[in-house]
Amino acid sequence: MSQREAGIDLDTSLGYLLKEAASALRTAMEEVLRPLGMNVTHYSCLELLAQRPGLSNSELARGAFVTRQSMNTLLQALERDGFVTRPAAPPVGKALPARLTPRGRQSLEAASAAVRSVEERMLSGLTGEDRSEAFRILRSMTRALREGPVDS
Amino acid sequence: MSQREAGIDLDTSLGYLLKEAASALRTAMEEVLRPLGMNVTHYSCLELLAQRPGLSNSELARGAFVTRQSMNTLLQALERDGFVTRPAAPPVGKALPARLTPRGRQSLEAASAAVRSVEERMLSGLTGEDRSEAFRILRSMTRALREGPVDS
DNA sequence: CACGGTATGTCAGACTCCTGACATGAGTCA
DNA sequence: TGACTCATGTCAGGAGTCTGACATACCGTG
Repeated sequence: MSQREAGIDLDTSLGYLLKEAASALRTAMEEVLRPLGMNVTHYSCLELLAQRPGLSNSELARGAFVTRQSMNTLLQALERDGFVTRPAAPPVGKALPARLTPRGRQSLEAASAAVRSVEERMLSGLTGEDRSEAFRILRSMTRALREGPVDS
Repeated sequence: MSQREAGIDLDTSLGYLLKEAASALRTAMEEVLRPLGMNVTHYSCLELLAQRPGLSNSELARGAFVTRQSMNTLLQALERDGFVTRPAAPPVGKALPARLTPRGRQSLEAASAAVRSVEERMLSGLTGEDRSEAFRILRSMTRALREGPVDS
């Protein structure tokens, strides 16, 4: 019965399609990151730090869509392995600004190229206008979901 | 420094936006499903069974984007709690067709309404044309990601 | 018929991530 | 100054999911 799994009515649900696309993207990313010894959260953390040096643990967690606890565990491993550095004492408050080491930057380079190729493949069937539309629509969806969590 | 977390260059990446939207959707869904004692996988399983009675464990796993081991664990709990039923022996092959019990159908009803309201909120800022575009674009993305996992 | 390839259900172990909780530091306001 | 609120880092425990493995059942080709 596995020959014809199509036809599920859920295929008309944009929520389901969104989840499906995100799942496919995650799978494709993990596929190219695995040979480099990384997973998606791992890569996301490094990419965030490359573009915004000095982000704190909590900020990285929000950017990678995980909890600060998970990001903290990851950061400790990344620090132990020499990919990122954090000062021993917080310069202000409690936030410890993290930065990439040269090794971290080098490790990111290959991963970033791999991920870019995946993203390019994802967009290969879309025109420039399609991409602009996708940008606008996805941002609208995210904003609408976040702004009205309260039941009215 | 938490006041201004915006401006990350990743905001121009459709891959990141896709992940962001999916994360927001998942969070919103979990938020409305938690009071009902469900999580997203739980709901997905029931919704799939409502629309396609008799799906096997493996088919449900693919539909909910988890492994068949995870779905098997969930199905055993759902069966134990009387939400779904499976025949003691497979009618053909090894696949055990699962079906909702009346209790499962009733439990799904409230959850389905809650999830529909979340999806409606997500789409509230989009026109009918936007939704058609989103449908086409998301399907294109998913297909492109799945068709070419091999490096060329 | 025998065989290999594919798909399924299930068990066991390990891992990731989350929820809950606590203490600390900064800002706000009386 | 002191109390309150918020954000952060971190620890402990648990729920959920995955990887790996095994046995079984169908289907194709030889």
